[in-house]
Amino acid sequence: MRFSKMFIPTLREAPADAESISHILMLRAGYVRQLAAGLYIFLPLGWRVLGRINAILKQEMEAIGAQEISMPILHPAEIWQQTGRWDVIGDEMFRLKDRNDRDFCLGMTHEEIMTWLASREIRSYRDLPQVWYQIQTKLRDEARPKSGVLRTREFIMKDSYSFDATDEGLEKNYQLHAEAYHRIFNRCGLRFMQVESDPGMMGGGYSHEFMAPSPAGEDEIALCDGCGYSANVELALSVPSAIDLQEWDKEEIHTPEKRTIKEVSNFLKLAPMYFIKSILVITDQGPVLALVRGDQELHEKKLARIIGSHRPAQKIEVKEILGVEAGFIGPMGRDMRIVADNSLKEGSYVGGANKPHYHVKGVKADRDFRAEWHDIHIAKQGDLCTNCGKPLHVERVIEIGNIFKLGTKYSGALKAVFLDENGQEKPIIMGSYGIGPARIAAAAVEQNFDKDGIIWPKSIAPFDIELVPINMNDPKTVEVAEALYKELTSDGFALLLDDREERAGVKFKDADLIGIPIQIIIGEKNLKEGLVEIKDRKTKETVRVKVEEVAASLKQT
RNA sequence: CGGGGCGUAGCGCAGUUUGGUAGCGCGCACGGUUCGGGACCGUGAAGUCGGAGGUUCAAAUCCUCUCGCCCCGACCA
Repeated sequence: MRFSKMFIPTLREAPADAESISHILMLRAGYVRQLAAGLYIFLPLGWRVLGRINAILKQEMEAIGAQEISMPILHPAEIWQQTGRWDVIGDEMFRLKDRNDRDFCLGMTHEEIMTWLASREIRSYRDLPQVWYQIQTKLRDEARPKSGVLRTREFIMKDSYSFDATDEGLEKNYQLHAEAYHRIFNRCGLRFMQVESDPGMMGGGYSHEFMAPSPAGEDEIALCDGCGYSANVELALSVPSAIDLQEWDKEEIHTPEKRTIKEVSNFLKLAPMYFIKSILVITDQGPVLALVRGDQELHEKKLARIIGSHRPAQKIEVKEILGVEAGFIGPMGRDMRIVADNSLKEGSYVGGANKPHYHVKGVKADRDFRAEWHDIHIAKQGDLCTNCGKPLHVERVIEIGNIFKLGTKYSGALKAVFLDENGQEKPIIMGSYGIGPARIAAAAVEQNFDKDGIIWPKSIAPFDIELVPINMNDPKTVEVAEALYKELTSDGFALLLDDREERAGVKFKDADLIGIPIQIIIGEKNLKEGLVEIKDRKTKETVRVKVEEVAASLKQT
């Protein structure tokens, strides 16, 4: 392609409403434009990148036997009502009516529709397994679109769905997908890891996420260097750092106006880890008291898995229910449901005395209160691995893919059943597997850039090579540029030829910004010796090569 | 949905406090000089000051309402 004929609107300055690296660079380098919050236009360069990513996705999906199909984006409500998600999901689903007042929604994902298809067409175990996938637009009315192309309201997703007769079949397809995902992300040049995750709204039992480390990410994962344990902090288990267990005699202490752990800790000159943090939450079945160690944070999702959905109690409610104001509440002598973090089992602690301006030192589990014991704290840097006891570290990541074992959640609801060898009717066992191509692109930029611009991994760059003839008025320069363009194109490289009548500085700046991995610079002085420069975008290293040897030297790398 | 910030030319911004009828840089068009890291000189085009209403002789500026965008949080494959 010729630069002069291609629409590549580069920007010298970053638009004010871009914050994250990938957002700024993709805007500045002319890859995308924003239409509205969370809605992006992919310009020619951006679309080429997505095209290359999608080509890799297709190859690897086909390689594990997945078959590409295409599903509608507009879905009738009934199918979503049958699985219950029409009601469960809420504001995140775009809903609309047709001219006959029938309810529809825009697809946020395609479990329902894929399962509907299976329910109509699959009859026998002989029809199984099937793996269907598509690269299709999804729509979600995100509460807060952000970070450019990383979190949008409309986005393309590669989503595949496996249909099996047996759990072993599902396990196999799950593993095949995990392996394919490793190949895909490796080929896309990303640093990533696979972690255990929370299935969330997908339901079902078991899932993993693929995470690309980046400060721009929205998720955090806990990693163990010792045994390789890795999980989203949403469910990561951990052993809080050990403390010298205390066995204090029980003693009431006057703590005037000292309400928070921090205040009491400073007042008593005692580290926060020797305190019990008592948090009152409200569930449909009534109030529950949650206890964590003073240096920990309560993990609401972990708690929700034990007691169901809940919300924090308001200050007034604390007073009404517990009879004492927040800040001095404790578990002692409470006749209510108490869920406590495992770390409080041993030793004695300081907790609220259940009377204003007093705390109690020497509160001891089982003697002074009874609780259900669980891991309900947020795993944090420095906590220890529950497997091997080595320290965990916490890293910020971009979610680039996920795999779910759905089981029969959708097939059951939509009556997607088959007859097994014995003529018995059974629900199909399903899995679903997603990858966001735009997130791969954004993660690649977040992981590979410098002050001058993007540095694309070779596999997903919009072009393999950019030719930079410096002086378009020099006939020899143009001649060599055209010849190289022809030769390298026929060698199978994708070339961008910067044939604009621009000054050298402008071309260099744009080339670095756009981030094509190899630049070939064609200048008059070098040409006199029959040489051109091959420059590596990442290292900025330049080698001078004879014009005739350019093709050969590129094939080596 | 809660908190904060911002809407003035294609982009980045000043002007708003103290009302007087809109400006700078980049970009764009034309002419000239330049030509290996975003050149220089000259000329020029381009703005319902996000929108609506109000106050006033007069509103980008003051008041009310409204829309949009960004950030933090809540939420979330």
